[in-house]
Amino acid sequence: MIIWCGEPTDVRPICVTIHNAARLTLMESSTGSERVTLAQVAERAGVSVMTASYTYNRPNRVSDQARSKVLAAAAELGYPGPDPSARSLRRGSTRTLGVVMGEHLSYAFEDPEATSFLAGIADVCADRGYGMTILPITGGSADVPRVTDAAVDGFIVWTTSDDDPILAAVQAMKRPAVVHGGPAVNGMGLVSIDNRAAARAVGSLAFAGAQRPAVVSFPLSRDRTSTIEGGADITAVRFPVTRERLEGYRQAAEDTGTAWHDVIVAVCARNDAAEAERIAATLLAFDEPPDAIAAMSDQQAAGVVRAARAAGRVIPDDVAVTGWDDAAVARQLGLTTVAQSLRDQGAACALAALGHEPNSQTAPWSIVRRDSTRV
Amino acid sequence: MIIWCGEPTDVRPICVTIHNAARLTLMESSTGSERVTLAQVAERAGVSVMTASYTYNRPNRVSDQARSKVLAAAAELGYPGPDPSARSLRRGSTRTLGVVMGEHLSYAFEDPEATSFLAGIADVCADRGYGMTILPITGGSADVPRVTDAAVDGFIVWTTSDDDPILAAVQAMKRPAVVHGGPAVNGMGLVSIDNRAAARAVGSLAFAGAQRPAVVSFPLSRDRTSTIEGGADITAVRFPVTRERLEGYRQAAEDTGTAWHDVIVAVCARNDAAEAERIAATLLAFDEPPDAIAAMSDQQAAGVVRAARAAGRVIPDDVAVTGWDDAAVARQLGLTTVAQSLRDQGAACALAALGHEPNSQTAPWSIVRRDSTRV
DNA sequence: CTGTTAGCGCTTTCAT
DNA sequence: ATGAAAGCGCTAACAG
Repeated sequence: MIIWCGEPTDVRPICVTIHNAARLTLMESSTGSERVTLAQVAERAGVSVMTASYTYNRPNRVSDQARSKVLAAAAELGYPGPDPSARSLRRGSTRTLGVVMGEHLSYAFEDPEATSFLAGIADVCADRGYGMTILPITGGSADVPRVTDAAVDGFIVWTTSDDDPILAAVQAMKRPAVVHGGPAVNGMGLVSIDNRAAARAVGSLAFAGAQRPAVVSFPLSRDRTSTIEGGADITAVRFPVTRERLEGYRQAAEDTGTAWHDVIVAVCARNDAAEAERIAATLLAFDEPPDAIAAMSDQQAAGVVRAARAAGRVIPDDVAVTGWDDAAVARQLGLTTVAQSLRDQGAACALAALGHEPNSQTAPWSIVRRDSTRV
Repeated sequence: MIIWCGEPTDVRPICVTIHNAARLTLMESSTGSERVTLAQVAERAGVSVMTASYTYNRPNRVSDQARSKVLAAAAELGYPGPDPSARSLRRGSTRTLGVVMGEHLSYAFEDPEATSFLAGIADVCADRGYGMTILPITGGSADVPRVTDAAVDGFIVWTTSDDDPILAAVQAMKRPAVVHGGPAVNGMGLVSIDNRAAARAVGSLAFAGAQRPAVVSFPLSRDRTSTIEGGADITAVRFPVTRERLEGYRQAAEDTGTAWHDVIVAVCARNDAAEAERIAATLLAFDEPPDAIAAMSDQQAAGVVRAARAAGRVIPDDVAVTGWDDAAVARQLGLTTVAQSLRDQGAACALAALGHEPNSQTAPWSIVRRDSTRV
């Protein structure tokens, strides 16, 4: 019964044996009886439909006797309780919030900051007895109908590009809606930190004493092209959060005496340590390699740190590195970074989406200064 | 504008400055007009309600002329499209799957394996045009109504205890339902690996050549008591996945000549590296410390590794360590572990919950043998 | 405390 | 290609 194969060599998987083939078992079909209605329960209990309804919705408005008759009838009939769809229609409310999580499907669940954000929404939903519906977005044309068909009382949209068609679809639903990060959309709330100010602040630490500052950036547009260039046309950037951060880095660079077009901007297609490591390795192999790299996430910064170590550089002396978010990895690596609570921002979005008046909120941020910068 | 404070000392945060107080801005109230209905659109377009309905549902059954009249009227009136709740009621389907994510609220979003599982569900939902509703569970009495009120076509339940009241609530909904991991519930599907066999297999590696094997375990019951004891009353364990794994470890211990009551079982309240590290440190400080520790997750195993290093032990010579899940951290640390695809299992659950006949499936697993075990 | 009436907004018949 | 009728299952509003 001992199962293994191959020989140990290094820390990578040496061999994986599929031990158990997937196996399918059909079970008995679910109780195929027709859907039981409240009217049937009422009839069986010998009361009116309203008495049955009150039994579920306002139990104290009903006599003990009537209530137990209704409950008994419901049990006999196997009544699953009032149908949620019918209830939603009648009440005009679904007690559910919709969350649109960005243009790539698995993004919501792969990015630790995105999951913190979701946890913040879940906190509020659990507290208020709401469900939360994740609207999986793929970037395809089926995304809009998915938003349109969602039976929710309000929407929360994870940061996206100015030109994302999902925004118009959400807006057209005429329900309370909040965007996290950006863009600002007429009639929707906006919950965000001041990305420009935060980028300027952390960039000032990253670029202090540096001759050749660089930025490792999120994508500039929805096509997610990966590029390396001196400067970047900031006004053409379609993701407002990225645009604001680049603007902040630009100011920080100019504050420390470097013109923006001399700042190397390395654009990654995804927020991913591995890609950041590759692109940072490329930068560090230049004849005149950067001596300061400001990344847009701690994940990216972790990749940069690995690339720097692999290239034999000392942090921060040879190259300063900064991250963003103050994730666990930032603490582990001693990264100077921007701290913000995505969880709190998720909660703020949920509260705003629950209210009838969409509201906007500027969230707090701070700089956490550690050992990865010269100052 | 440069924001920081304090002085760098080590890799932990030295100071966090709240730069920006949270600020609230109320925006203009959303277009307060009454909800526009399909009937109003039809009237304005000068057609019947059905023509308007067909325009949205079967566009080819409607003449171009009628369709454009309807669309024009809808635009003028600001009609958001057919109301999802009304549609669900009439159609008898919500095109949404409900996911019950365990008794602790943030669990779903903090555990990387849980998020993989969710990503697998999201894959299927996106593909089939379904939404997914997360039902946040707190462990309180409000959980059952939340399940009861969920407007979903089917349920997926993340592994829980035999006595979790949520199971009866889901069962009572009489919709297709699948449990991941366990327990097996009459009328619901079950998607799981053979935890007992996998535990026996990985336990055989962990305990090979060991004199004093130990297990770092998930909680045994919903009260999540943290304990350390020789052996454990396996039959009393309320979480079937944990029970099966303990049973497998018991077999592995007996296979290598150790009686179960001589196996130290350290029960953690949560699946958490920090708690595992603390409890492992306690174990390793014993007069006769364990020389093999099998954990129930890679997270826990990572904590064990840290504790072992802190205690100056060499892995695997002084103490062998195994994990579970083959997460990224297992590769980093060179952990022998059980590999399974939570993502695939999530997808399997979603497919089962979409079908009318609940089905069960035994998922594949394998052992990944690395350097943390003696064999 | 209980019941009657009305209708939430939509789409499935079935006719024309 | 279009329309009339019927009703999905429930609950707000109002009697009694």
